[in-house]
Amino acid sequence: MLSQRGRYALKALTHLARADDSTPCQVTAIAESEKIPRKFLEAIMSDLRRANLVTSLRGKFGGYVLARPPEQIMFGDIIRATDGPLALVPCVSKNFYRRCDDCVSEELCAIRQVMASVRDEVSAILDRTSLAEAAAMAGGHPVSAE
Amino acid sequence: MLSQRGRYALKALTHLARADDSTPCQVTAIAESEKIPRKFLEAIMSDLRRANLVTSLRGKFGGYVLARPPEQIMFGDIIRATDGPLALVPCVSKNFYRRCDDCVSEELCAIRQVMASVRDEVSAILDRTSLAEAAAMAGGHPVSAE
DNA sequence: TGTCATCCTACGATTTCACTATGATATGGT
DNA sequence: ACCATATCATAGTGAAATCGTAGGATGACA
Repeated sequence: MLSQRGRYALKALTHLARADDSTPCQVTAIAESEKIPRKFLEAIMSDLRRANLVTSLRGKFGGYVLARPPEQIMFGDIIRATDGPLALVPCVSKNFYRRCDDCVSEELCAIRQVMASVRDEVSAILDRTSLAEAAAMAGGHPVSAE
Repeated sequence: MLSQRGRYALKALTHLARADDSTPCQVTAIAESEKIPRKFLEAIMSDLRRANLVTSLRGKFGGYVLARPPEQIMFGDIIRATDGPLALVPCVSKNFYRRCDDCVSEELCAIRQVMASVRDEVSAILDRTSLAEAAAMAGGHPVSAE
């Protein structure tokens, strides 16, 4: 399961993807609109900036903008930045590989082989689905009476 | 990521699937062979029994046996018993469904739609891969000098 | 200079994780 | 009956992660 942090990050970033990118979005606005605790979201946005998914503008009229066009920001990138590996076991992770310290032979491990195919399928979706597609999905908030 | 508990459970159960099912396997033997802390494995096996994945025999010469033929025990069953939902968000879980309390519309949620397809792919693998297949995979321990 | 945004450090409460300890209970052999 | 040896049940422990909150420093703009 994703952490709350990860879910909030996805919501905030799809919010940014839907927003007009000429002016930055402010944390307070995103927090209210997406029902995310403001201070918590502040910390999350800082993480996303450090992961180069958004850029920030400080000072009055500051806020956040996507670091790249939404077509180039994948769900996989976001989840890795907030929750770490997509893989179910570290020894099949491409980005966070770590050997299982109790595993005799990686090549022969039956569990590993199954988990590797799971990882491939998950990555096939999450690394090919961008914020642009999510933004286009008519989701977000049903704009009241419009 | 799976918990250590979940990884140990998978290892222990593939061990059982490979073993001769006429006599039960004892926790101590599994623990040594699979490099799992004995007391911890004891607790895990109790969980697996409560989840009806294994049956136990008490007393001397007791131990554990698979509750069903290995063809009928799926990776998905095991992971759900130890780690909970396969899904990345609770609102797309089939077995552990829970509404996202901050979600306006489930049907329109873009994130949910993506996560639902991930869940389907993961389940397609883990709920169709049985212990029998894992046991057949020539993994386990390379039997020394044979 | 004042306002209002991000940024940063630190803290706290709660929960989960990975085990461990202790003893009860069941079974079979002698 | 007794002992060895297995599972079973409950509880506890130390470390880490999770989900936030508090308070203030820093930067940008009018």
